[in-house]
Amino acid sequence: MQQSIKLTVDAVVFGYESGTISVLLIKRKYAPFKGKWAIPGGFVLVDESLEEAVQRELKEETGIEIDYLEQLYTFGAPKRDPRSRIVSTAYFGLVKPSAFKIVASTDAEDVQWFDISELPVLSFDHDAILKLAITRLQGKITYEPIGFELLDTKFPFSDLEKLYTTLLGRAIDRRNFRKKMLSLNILDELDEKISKGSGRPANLFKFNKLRYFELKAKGIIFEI
Amino acid sequence: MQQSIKLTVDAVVFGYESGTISVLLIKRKYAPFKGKWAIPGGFVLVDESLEEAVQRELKEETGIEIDYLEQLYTFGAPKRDPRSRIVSTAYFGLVKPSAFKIVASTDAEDVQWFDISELPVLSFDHDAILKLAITRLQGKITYEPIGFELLDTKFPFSDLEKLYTTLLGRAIDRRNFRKKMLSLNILDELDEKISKGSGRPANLFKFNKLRYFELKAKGIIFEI
DNA sequence: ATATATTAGCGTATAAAATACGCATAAAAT
DNA sequence: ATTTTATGCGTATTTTATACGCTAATATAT
Repeated sequence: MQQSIKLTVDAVVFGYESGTISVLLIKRKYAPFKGKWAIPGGFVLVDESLEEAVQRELKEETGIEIDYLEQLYTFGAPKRDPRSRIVSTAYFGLVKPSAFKIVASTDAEDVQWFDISELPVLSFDHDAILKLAITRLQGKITYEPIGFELLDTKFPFSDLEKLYTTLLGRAIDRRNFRKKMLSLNILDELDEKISKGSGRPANLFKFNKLRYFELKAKGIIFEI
Repeated sequence: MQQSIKLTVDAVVFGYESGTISVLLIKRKYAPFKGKWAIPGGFVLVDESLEEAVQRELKEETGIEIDYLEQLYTFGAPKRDPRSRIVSTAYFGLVKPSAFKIVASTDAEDVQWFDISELPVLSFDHDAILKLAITRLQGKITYEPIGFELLDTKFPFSDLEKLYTTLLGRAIDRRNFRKKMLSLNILDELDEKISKGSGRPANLFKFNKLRYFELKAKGIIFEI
């Protein structure tokens, strides 16, 4: 029996900068959904892993290199692609502002960052995929330290706080947030200050991933 | 381009009875891994959804009907199947003791329940799949009310408590557990009592799934 | 028949964590 | 110089989690 199902991977890539969360979309060149926006992705090659396929397709279609990648869900409804039976394993990725900027300037192909509150109509079942990805991201930042993947390596506390208020969609007490975050012992305070505009200059911090994994191994869990 | 990847679904089905968590395994009749134990599963048909495929394969191979089914993860390492490139979307399911007993007695095919602490060597990458499923189950019962899917519809509180101690692998204070669980307002106390062995007869409870979804919609979250 | 063991069910004291919020500090803006 | 703005630290209060004592209802042993 020769099974006639094809397998693709899709990647929902999020970026964050000064209060807006964006997602990377491509404009399709060919039918179906020609000229419509879609999540980047493509067919898996026979000798590559799913993660390799995602990385390759992202590179090919958007030129981006991903910092953080995790599997989201596999979408397999029989009619999700009008051409034939195509099952797609969706991933979600997070990139730092540096990668963000590089891609935004690359319009060799039709690639663009979209504020997640101003999304265009998407191809296939990509709105469902994107919606799930947003929900996952919002949920996950409260129990896994993945927010740092969206910030520069060195960041002032206010950036971290604003990222959380944006993602959670609600105000958080600045002082309590700082206290809780610092009590987790996964941030290194640097001897550098940053001054943007008025106000007291802020100290820069760095996420200590190694320390986080050590603590995690001991059973200490991240929770905000 | 004709892609030569095939797609299967596999199902890790858990059952629970009096202090032991079991998983449903089948003994393979054909190579590769002939005579070895494996998670039930099989190829997805071109016109069925992944969930339908899981249900069909479970029915065919084990005769079981599933109460609760959710997608676990998609395993796609190139060499995971020695025959060819086969990607598998794994599901995990939970069944009540009634279904449990029916299958245990059915040895028309080579199907058997295994205590998860006494597992045989498994085929393919099935130990990785099973391990992930166990982790997911253990994690999920603390923030989603899925434990009830493993119990009879009507159950005494002690059953629920024992399920949790077993799954979490640690003692929990009986009185605090009861208080917290009851405060969630998702259990209906019935006018029925059950007496097993010595001790005061216990009241029976029933999980009110409708109420749970109402509360969830209001933003109230299950947490133990 | 009575005592004892066993499981169920309720309540209360204490500890820990989350939340609210005051105020000093260091820079830019006026 | 004074005001505005954002940073950084601390403390009081409320809420939640944890520890644990005691009574109730049944089976079983004496």
